Amino acid sequence: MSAPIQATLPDGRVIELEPGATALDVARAIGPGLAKAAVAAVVDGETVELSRPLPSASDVRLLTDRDPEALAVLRHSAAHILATAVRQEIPGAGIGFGPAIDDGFYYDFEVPEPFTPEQLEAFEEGMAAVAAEDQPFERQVVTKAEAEELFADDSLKLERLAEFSDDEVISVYRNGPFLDLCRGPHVPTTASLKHFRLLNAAGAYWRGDEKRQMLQRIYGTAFFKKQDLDDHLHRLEEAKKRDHRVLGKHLDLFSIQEEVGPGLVLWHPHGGRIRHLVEDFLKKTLIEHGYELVFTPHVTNEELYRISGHLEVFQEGLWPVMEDEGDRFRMKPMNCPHHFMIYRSQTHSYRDLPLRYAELGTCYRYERSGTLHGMLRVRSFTQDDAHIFIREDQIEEEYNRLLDLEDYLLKVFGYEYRTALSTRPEKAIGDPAIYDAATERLGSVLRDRGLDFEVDEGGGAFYGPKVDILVTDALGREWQGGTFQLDFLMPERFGLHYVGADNQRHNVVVIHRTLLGSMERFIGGLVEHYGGAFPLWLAPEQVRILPVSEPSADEARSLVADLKAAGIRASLDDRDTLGYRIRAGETQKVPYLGIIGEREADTGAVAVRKRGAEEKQLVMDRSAFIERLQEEVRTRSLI
RNA sequence: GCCACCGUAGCUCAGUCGGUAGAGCACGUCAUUCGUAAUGACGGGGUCGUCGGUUCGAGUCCGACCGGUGGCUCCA
Repeated sequence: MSAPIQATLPDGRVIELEPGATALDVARAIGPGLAKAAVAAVVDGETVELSRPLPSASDVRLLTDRDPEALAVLRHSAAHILATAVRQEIPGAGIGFGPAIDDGFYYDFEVPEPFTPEQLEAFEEGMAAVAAEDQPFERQVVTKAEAEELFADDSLKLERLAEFSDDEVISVYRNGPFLDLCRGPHVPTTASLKHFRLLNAAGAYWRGDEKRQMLQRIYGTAFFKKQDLDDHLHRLEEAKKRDHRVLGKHLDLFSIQEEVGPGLVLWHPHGGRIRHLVEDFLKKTLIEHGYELVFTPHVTNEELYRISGHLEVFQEGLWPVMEDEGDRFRMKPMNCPHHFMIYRSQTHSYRDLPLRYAELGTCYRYERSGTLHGMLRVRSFTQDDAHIFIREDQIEEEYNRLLDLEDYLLKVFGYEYRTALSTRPEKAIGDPAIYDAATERLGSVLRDRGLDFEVDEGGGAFYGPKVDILVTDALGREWQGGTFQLDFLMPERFGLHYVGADNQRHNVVVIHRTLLGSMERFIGGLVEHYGGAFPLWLAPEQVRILPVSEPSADEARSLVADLKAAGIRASLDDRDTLGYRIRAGETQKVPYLGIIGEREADTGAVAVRKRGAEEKQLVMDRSAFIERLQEEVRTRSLI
């Protein structure tokens, strides 16, 4: 008999067990409650199922339904259970991959006919039946040859198997009738799956390659607790209500019409008002931060994009050529070459740098039709763009300025955010060593600021590394915010120099940066972030005054005039009944409704209803009301 | 671009078995002058996405195209 094995718990306790003991035995040794609650374990940093025998000495942490890692295990098992159910309905269904993802799981199937909603319901019932059977998940390690035999009828699995080397550990998992090539781990039995929902089906290329066959993917989600599933489904409902396309129509902010063209946005007066307010605020802020505002044309000789390299790399994304007497023109896909040409129009001293050229530049990209999405993905958009020309020794300071500015802007709009650093992609051009050194310098800036950033390997632009800002909205969803891209390459291609203290020409370094992204995407995002209830400073209509009846109409009109004179966007609603108008004001999310009846008319007061406020109504002096509004606008209050 | 689904009044949607188009909201007119989330009556409004086919007859069945939605792919 060999020596006992030792398991070290997170609190440092060491538990001794018989050889061959499993993580489940560790749980049992701690207590029957834990043995029941445990769904998986982390052994020496690797997540494994409870039934896996432990090595002779290891660190063991047991996972219960409270651990996020356990949720991923459950969802992965849910994918297998889905495949089990699908195979019962459609025995010949080919199986692709079925991983856990952020909010749930999916499984890809190769079937002759796409799935119908009725089939999804049948699969859901099938999954419940599989769960009820309490089938254990059994892991088995096999050789490549054995695996090839087991999956002889599964061409997709065979293709995946072919990529394994002969000495790699290949594991398969079985539950009831279903066998899958799988790294694991899984929950102990199918009975762990209690609260789940299949959400939708969609096509997905095999291995994400558009040249390969299209599989049918089923998305679903699963939770340990019913409450969590309900909350998740409720969040999905909430997101639907906040959809900027729905609210954009309801609040009459913008439209996209077939007659105009796909991905081309018409800004209606109220949407346009919001955009003007954002742009005015942004431009004022940029000027305060040392930017120069420039303008450049929407159409340009494509030669500029040949020099920049975009013509080659993003050919597919450009609108077609307009010919003019042998010259070829394009709608501009980005603003950088223009800003470069402005820089190049004169000689610059090292003392002039940094130079910051900013433009709300309208660009045109021929996005593939299937990718268009409301205002968030369009074919014509206005970029909050700037190109900052610096010396190489100014990189750190300028990145710190950018991070400060972005922090300020995002707080004004009420966004949380996190930071990411993107490194060299395969399609990068230029010297890899320079690219990597620059990446390291950006990493240092982030570390020195104490930012907890993540690294997006290979996510950089073809000309340089970048720092990305990922904003989190009111529903906890992430959006692309700012991006600050470092570029040594294009300045060289465009011959951008400065004259140094040594009276020699030096290559300038460029930062391509956007703080808010495009106006379309940013404001579309704002609509969802605020759920259409814009803070006062951004609200297209800030105050609506409602006279109770005819005798108080004159008083109401004079208040509207006073509000307008004070710079407040106010209007009068003297249509139908008071109840009708209050309802209209609320559903149109007007921040303040001011009601004037004979009581208020006599005393120079106004009865104020603030959107969403606890106290339904506050009677106040009209001048106090105006001052309060002005203060709220001045501070850009988010409440 | 690819797979699936969808397209009926300004908006949200109903429309059975193929028989000639409907509701609510919005809008207009009239009445009502109202005190905190929908006053009532009446009225106007449609080439049923477009084109073609099947049929005595197409919103309905078939095909192509356009657009949208969910994904995949892409994202300077």
